[in-house]
Amino acid sequence: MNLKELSRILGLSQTTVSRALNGYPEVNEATREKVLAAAAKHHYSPNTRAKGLATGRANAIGHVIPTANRHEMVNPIFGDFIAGAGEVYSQQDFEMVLSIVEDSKEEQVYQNYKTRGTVDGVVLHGPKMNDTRIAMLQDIGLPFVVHGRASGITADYSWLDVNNTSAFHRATEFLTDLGHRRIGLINGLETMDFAHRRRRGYEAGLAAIGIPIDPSLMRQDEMTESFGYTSAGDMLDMANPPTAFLVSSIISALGVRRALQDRGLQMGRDVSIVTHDDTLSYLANGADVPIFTATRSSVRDAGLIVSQMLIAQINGDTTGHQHKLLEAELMVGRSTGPAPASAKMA
Amino acid sequence: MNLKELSRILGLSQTTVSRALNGYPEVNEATREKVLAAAAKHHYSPNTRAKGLATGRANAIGHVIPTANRHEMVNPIFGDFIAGAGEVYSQQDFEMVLSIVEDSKEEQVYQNYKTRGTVDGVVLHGPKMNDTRIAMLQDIGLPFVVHGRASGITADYSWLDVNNTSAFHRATEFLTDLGHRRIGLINGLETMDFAHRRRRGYEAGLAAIGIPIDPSLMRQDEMTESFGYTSAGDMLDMANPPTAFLVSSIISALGVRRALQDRGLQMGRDVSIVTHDDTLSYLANGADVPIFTATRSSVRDAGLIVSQMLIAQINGDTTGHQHKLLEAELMVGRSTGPAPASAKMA
DNA sequence: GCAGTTATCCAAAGCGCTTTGGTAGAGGAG
DNA sequence: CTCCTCTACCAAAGCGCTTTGGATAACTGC
Repeated sequence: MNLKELSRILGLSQTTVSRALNGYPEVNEATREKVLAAAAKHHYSPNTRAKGLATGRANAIGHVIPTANRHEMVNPIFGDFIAGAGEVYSQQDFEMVLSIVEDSKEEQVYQNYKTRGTVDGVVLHGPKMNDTRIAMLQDIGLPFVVHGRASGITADYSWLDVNNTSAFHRATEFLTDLGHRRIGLINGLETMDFAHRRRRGYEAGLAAIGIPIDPSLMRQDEMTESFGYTSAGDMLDMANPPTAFLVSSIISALGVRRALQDRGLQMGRDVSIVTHDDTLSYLANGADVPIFTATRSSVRDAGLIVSQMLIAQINGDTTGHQHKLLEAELMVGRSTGPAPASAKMA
Repeated sequence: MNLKELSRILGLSQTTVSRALNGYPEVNEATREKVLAAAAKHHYSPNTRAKGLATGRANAIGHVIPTANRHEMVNPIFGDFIAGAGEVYSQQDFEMVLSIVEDSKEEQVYQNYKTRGTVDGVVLHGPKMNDTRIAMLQDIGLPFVVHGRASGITADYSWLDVNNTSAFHRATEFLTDLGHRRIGLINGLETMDFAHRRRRGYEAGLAAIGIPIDPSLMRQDEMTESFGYTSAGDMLDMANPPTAFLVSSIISALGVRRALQDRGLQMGRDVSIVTHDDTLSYLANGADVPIFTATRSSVRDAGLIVSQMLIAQINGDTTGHQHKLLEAELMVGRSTGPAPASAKMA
């Protein structure tokens, strides 16, 4: 069933039928109803490609997921992000197109998006420091919103970010208030902007009470469970081990917990853990009382908001660039407690 | 830059340029090279929608992700699945379109895919027993491949599945060989086909050595960490607790481990755990020696194969339906050991 | 009763591509 | 030299939609 057939059945021109379906005023209400009824009856829905060709719009939004080049990993927060975005898209009748692509080919994908008209805009994921993709997208002329920010980029652009610096500053402060003086940082790759900011927050928190920064207490890598396990293990086996860990992902925090367990250490008593919690649906941080003390921010909500920002931009409902900074909540759970006396004396 | 401009620049007709680019034989090799060079130089890439309109193909494949109606969860295995599929798509120049949608609207999405011509085919995720979507897709006439199978459906269709029954049968046998007699099953929702099959495997394993089935040792739900935690905890607090658990997901297994830890029980000594491991990239089951003894099967590989099957089907490279059954490997890790003597006597 | 609105509708062009149905010219066969 | 066959190209139709630029008829006010 296409427009032609439908209009023949109705005995109307394609023009009128098209206008009736798209809510234009120059069509009689009675005929509009007839048209809508017929469309529903025959399961008519306009061909996306033809509509796109005629209007010059794709009604689609692209997400380019760079596979971490070393291993083919898809960031687990991504699932929840697109769950949020997907809800908005289905309401607004946008399609979500996903390109999983190795870093080196990312530019090509954006270029193709533009010249082939595949999408009307893109969400930029995982911004790095001085991220070159931002200038590239501006160059190409493809509307975009960044999930995160890119330190070092002076140009203005739309973004939504969590206040990572203040969150980790606050978390560090929380631990030092409990008497912890040696705090391990288990961070994401610090080429990633969010990880860089978290480290700055951590360092600022230490500096605030005059604790020198000890590079041997800082690790960064892809935030897997096993990264949390091995890096926490390494630090715990040092001569002067940390009494607390600040972890960038609940997944790595699970690994840290395992490292404690292996050594017969009790979480929250012998060693404290504070983690960032993206509120992943399958890894809820406990029910009422959080398992981990955490800086919490919903990545699902981020997906929701980012997609709305982007659609507004595409529709021209907005002027200039939009910025949104979300604050992470500090949730006190059962993974933190006062620094052990033995450690304090040391 | 479009075909018209490009052909004007080259002083050729659109026909010839189009043919040159698409590798048709009726064009001189010398001119073909000129065309290719010019296309590269001007970053020409054909408009997807126009091409689609002309050819009647979308060069796109749809993935409908039903959000578990109760909570807005996106199955965490999904990320790795699409990582595999995405690799194939980018090689074959297909687009991946994703629709996140609540169960009740799923039919509408497929119908729209068809009438709007959004995609050439779909991957069906998370098949349930007697899944009605299969008949629906056949009805609509949209090519599809199922990731999993649907018990109770007699019609033939293409699928790729893991041999869940034999995997869990084997895992159960492994535990009974170790002397375990009370084995808790922490399963996914048994409306899901895979969970149903796993239970059958578990039951067959018990039946094989004459152990009666005890419904109080079986739980099913969305496979979150906290589900593993609470259901394992419940069973451990019973008068006659299990000495081993068979778990359907490594995420829930993490919860089970936490439940053991809370009770001062040591995994692999006091209580054994066998889990299914989808080899999620961010939750690797240990490095060399697996943390959990597991039935292992890569969901990333599944994504790779399913997408290839579907593309072959769309391209007409295949006749009839394709089926592929993968066997899960049993990896022995550190989470299993002989049933404790005390339990044996009980 | 007549020019000027207004409310409804329509024919046809155009979006950028592929493909059908050609044509012109070079080369080969007789 | 003529006829035929290829080779290499092209003009134009068509994919299914939106939108421009009317057209027609009913209605208005004087």
